[in-house]
Amino acid sequence: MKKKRMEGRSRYRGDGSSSSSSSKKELAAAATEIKKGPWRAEEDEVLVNHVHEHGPRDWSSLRSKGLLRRTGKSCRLRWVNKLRPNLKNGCKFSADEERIVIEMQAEFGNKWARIATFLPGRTDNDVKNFWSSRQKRLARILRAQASASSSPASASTRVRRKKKELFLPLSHDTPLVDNPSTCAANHRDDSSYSMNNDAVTDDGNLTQPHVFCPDFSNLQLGFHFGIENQGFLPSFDNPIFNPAANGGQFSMDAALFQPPGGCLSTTMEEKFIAEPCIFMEDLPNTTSDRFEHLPSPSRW
DNA sequence: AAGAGAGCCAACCGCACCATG
DNA sequence: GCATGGTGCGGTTGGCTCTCT
Repeated sequence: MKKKRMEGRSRYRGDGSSSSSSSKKELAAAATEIKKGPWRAEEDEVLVNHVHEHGPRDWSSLRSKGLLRRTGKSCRLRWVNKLRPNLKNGCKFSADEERIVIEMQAEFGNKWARIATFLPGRTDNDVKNFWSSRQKRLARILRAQASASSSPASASTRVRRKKKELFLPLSHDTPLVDNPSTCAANHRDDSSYSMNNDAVTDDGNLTQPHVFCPDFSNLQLGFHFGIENQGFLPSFDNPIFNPAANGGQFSMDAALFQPPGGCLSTTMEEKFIAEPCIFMEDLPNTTSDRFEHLPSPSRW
């Protein structure tokens, strides 16, 4: 794959070793050389003008007319992903948007263009990038989780993990279900999950498609929020906790997550680590060894 | 302050499909 | 029917930024 890519690049660049001594040829090559990399404002302007005059089509004519040294594909991509009106550029996915992506991905698979039609202002690239990041994050969690189960982190290591972190305990046998609807349905009728422990390949990648849905039913579960999070109860709007966050189908007994009094103070975070609260004491001794950390929600 | 690790995102690629001549 | 060019899509890469240690 990589080799193919490199071959393609050298082809486009026209930097083959055929040592043409003709300066004419070189000039011609330079004139037709395809430009790559980041777009400049001037190029954007040319592209926008083209669309205003001709509409979003005839991308190749930009190059054939000598207006831009970009391929038609590149021009189209630039327009669709960055220059098109009403795009939500530089704006993080809202909880609603995340929920839609997760639901649609479960329904349609990796049909990013189709999914993007449900998200005004979002492009297929946006959706794809969002999903990719999410998959990587989940794969990392599961990988860390797997290695932790074989060689538990030292207590000192765990204590060091505190600022702006969140702990999501999962055991290697934590069931994962394939889609949110399954997850929600299973919880509704209290039936058992189908096990899906081959969700992670040997190299730590997630197999497709897997929506991450831990089994909350056995309650070997705890959450640790940083001070910044203003509260202790997990937000199930967030797909990290509940990828099936689909309109509250996933009911939780909030009381189960109420920490003892001390844990709710502003120094909850420190106390949580220094003095395990009752909630934690109720858990098996090995539970803390099964905790893995996630990035702070501010980075989601 | 510096390095490492993770996340984000723009842009590239190959492939598939479609329209046109 | 076939060749060719244009377009759309999904997968992947690499650089930048941020956060943490």
